[in-house]
Amino acid sequence: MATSRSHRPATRSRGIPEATVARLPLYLRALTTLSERSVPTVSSEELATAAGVNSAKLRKDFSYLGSYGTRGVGYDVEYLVYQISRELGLTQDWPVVIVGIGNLGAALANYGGFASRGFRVAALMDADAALAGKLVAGLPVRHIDELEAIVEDNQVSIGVIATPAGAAQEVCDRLVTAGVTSILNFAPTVLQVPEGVDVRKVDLSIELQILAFHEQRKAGEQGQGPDGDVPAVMPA
Amino acid sequence: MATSRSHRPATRSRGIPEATVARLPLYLRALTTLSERSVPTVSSEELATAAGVNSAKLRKDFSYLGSYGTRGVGYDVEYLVYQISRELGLTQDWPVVIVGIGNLGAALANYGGFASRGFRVAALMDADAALAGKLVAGLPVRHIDELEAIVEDNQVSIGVIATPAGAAQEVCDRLVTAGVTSILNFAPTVLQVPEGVDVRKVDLSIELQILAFHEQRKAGEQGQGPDGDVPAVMPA
DNA sequence: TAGATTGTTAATCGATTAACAATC
DNA sequence: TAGATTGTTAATCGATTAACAATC
Repeated sequence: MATSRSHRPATRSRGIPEATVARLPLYLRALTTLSERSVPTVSSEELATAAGVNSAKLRKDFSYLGSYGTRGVGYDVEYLVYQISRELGLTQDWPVVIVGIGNLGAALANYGGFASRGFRVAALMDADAALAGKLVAGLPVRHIDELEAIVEDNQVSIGVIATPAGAAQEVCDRLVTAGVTSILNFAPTVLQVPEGVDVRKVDLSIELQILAFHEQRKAGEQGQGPDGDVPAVMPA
Repeated sequence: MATSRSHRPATRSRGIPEATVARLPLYLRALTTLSERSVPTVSSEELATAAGVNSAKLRKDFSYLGSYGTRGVGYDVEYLVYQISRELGLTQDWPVVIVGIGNLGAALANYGGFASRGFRVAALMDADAALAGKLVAGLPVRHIDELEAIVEDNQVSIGVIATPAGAAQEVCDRLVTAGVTSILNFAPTVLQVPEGVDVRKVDLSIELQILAFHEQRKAGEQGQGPDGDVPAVMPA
């Protein structure tokens, strides 16, 4: 949701809208499931249902990639998997580092979805020296002192921050200085980054708060009703 | 991002746009930080910077809530904290259950952001009987068999699913049947839910794929350049 | 009063959707 | 050929932004 993409007129690298880019992984997942079931072709209607969108939107999205379907028939599953993967850049190898190996960092390290999609965990790092050498998801945790060397040696361009909020900005700065240009941030902080660096944020608390907002509305509908609108008084 | 809100014309429960609702937690976090520093008032410009948005957007967002600022002065921090909390429904208690206590579930249970905002973890549940009784974040893990009883006894309306993809839909069905009407889903699956149930999805793999897309563009800009456009041939 | 800053307007932009001509 | 389904158009809708009048 919060992506800083200041290096470009945004939303149309090569003409593909951000909203479309954000849905390509959904299509890809649905297609991968079909592929595993050896389904040869799929219609926009079927695929849209599987991905949880409507078919008009899906066809519009695909139209930005090219004309990969066949009228009257649908889309070739394997061909589309390849085209979307290529478009997303998943046909190449992306070494990532995960910084902060608490429960969350460990969960990320163990997450199967990483490896299966061209993302390779190059290293796990933590500031806690006591953790160094410990195996997590089969990889030894390394001390944060090694950050710069690891990023450079492995040509890491994507960093995942799973540290406490207080450490996030410093880790971010070090990653960026070492050459990382994309950051996935799980710490509940707004990160400041220079131009050309992308930050995406995953915030558990924010998602819950949005749910609470809607939940509150549901309760209001059924029973007690909203308790008045804007108060007329101002703060003291 | 993927929310099904079929019980309403969406995007304007009481007139507040979805995009605005999604930003209220950001403002709230920035305001909480200011509050802790005992800052009495803040301008839209300062607060916007802290939240990572521009000030025009912030003022527009706040205008949906009411006129809580003072021209020439700014916003009273405490007052605004209260108003946004109230709007989001955080002035009440929200019991939540977390289902699936692997690394991710444990990370969620330990996440401080929950408790601090009216969210109370009513129970941790897992299908693995061997885990039952084990303490995680000070709470005993309970067996999934108890799901219905726990949801009913605690009046839980928000459920968090941190199970493997294969188990997610069944857990979701059971939660919904037991009375849960909002679900935060960490499993990489599209959940089917009846009308009136909200689902929000957090997907680690999707966020990484979006980063990879932009990362690929950056590489293309500097060096090798995009390798031709839409191919002229169709699948075999 | 003069300076500062909000709240709102209006223009612009991007995303969604229905409908259907093109075409397999 | 007849039926099915894509790819695209055009209308609509929602979100963003700059600018500024209102007003503290």
